[in-house]
Amino acid sequence: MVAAMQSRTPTTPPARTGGRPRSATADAAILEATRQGLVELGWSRLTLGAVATRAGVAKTTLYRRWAGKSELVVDAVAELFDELELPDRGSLAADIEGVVLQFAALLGRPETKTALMAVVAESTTDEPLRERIRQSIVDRQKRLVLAGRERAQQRGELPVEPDPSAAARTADLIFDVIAGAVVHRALVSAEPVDEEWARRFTLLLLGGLAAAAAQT
Amino acid sequence: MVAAMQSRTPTTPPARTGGRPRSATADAAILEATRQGLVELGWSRLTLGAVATRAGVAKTTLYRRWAGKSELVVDAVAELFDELELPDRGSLAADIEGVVLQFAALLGRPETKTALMAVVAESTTDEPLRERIRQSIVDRQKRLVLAGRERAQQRGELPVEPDPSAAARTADLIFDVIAGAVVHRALVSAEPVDEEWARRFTLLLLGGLAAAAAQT
DNA sequence: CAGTTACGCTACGACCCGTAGCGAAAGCCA
DNA sequence: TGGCTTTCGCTACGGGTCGTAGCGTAACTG
Repeated sequence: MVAAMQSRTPTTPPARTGGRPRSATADAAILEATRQGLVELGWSRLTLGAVATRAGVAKTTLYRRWAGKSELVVDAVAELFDELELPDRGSLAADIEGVVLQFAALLGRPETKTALMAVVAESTTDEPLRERIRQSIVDRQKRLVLAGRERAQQRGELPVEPDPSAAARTADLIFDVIAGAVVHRALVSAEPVDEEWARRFTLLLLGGLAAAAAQT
Repeated sequence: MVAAMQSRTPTTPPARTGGRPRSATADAAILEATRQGLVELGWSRLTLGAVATRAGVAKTTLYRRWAGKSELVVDAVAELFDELELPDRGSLAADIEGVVLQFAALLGRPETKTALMAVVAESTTDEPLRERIRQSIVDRQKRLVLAGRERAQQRGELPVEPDPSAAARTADLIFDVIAGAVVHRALVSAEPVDEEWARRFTLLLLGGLAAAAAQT
């Protein structure tokens, strides 16, 4: 069930046999240029031509690797989500605060701010894109939540649900609550996700988990 | 502190004295055409030219009233949020489920699905737009949460916080949790916000509120 | 009636899109 | 070394959208 950490391959896997290989340097330059462009121009004013110029690459090279702006931007910001980690802080409460602050740190960057909502908006009318987002971004976040949950169960802070279907639904619920609250606070309400907010949110969620556990 | 329900005025208030008045019929036709366009084309492929044609209006008329696509779309979907109501269902739990399902019903529509995330994305680099969204859409949702909270306090289900500053922070927190979770479930996870999910979410939140109240 | 504002229409330069076609570069294999 | 294959940079292009200007007409006020 663990998604293989597949190397990000823009479009079709290069090829089978010989020929000039794709420049990995160009790949990195393009993704970096995309992030810079997002910072300086924002999603809507970002153009593929500008990315190509800034990356020192021909525009055609971009179109050979990515289907469009959405796909490129997803890959560009997905790299930032690779750094997500969740050190064991000893308690469920501390781990939740850790997750919240990790998400908040990423959503605080201007690149991700403007890009995430935009590609999600596009994905509502583009199913393959939605799947790409899920694999590249959402699942990377979800891992943190699942890790924290498992740790809490090992500590005895959370009950182990025997029914795998119910357990999955619970995990999904918790994930949507955490990620949703942070995103909404940061991007819609546009107010800071600082330590005080994280503490208050954690208190709220923790109480809910305890109550839900007691009811079971 | 209650925002006056100002009539939606696209750009600058028409004028002071005589002259040909703006056609209210055209206004309605444009907003309706915008929603139809969102359904059929989605945000990115929606063009102001297409909206004008569909509304039976000259393109220039659009630009005389709205600064751009974002502003127009905000007004178009904001009308849908006018129908938001929260009937008293007798208990806090039932009211929370009501709020959740109301939000979910709106987010289920294809117009709002593709539009909301897009305009929020734009608003990250456009402060006036963010304010417009807040007034036209977010505050309309927030009213429901505040109403439910007040009802619960009158019923004695929730404590009345004396410090108005702390009370406001709590209300903000609850709002971000509810709206965020629903949005994330509906648009990012792209799974249905049905009654079962609403029930489970309510259980979680209710437990958290009870625990937070006990701690105070 | 004159004055004022909104409207429909046309036309326009500017920009971006996505693709085609070319010659050159960079690998692999005999 | 020479052939084969694939990618690269470059140029050029038709098609579409943008946002605005200019004009004559419509609607409403005093």
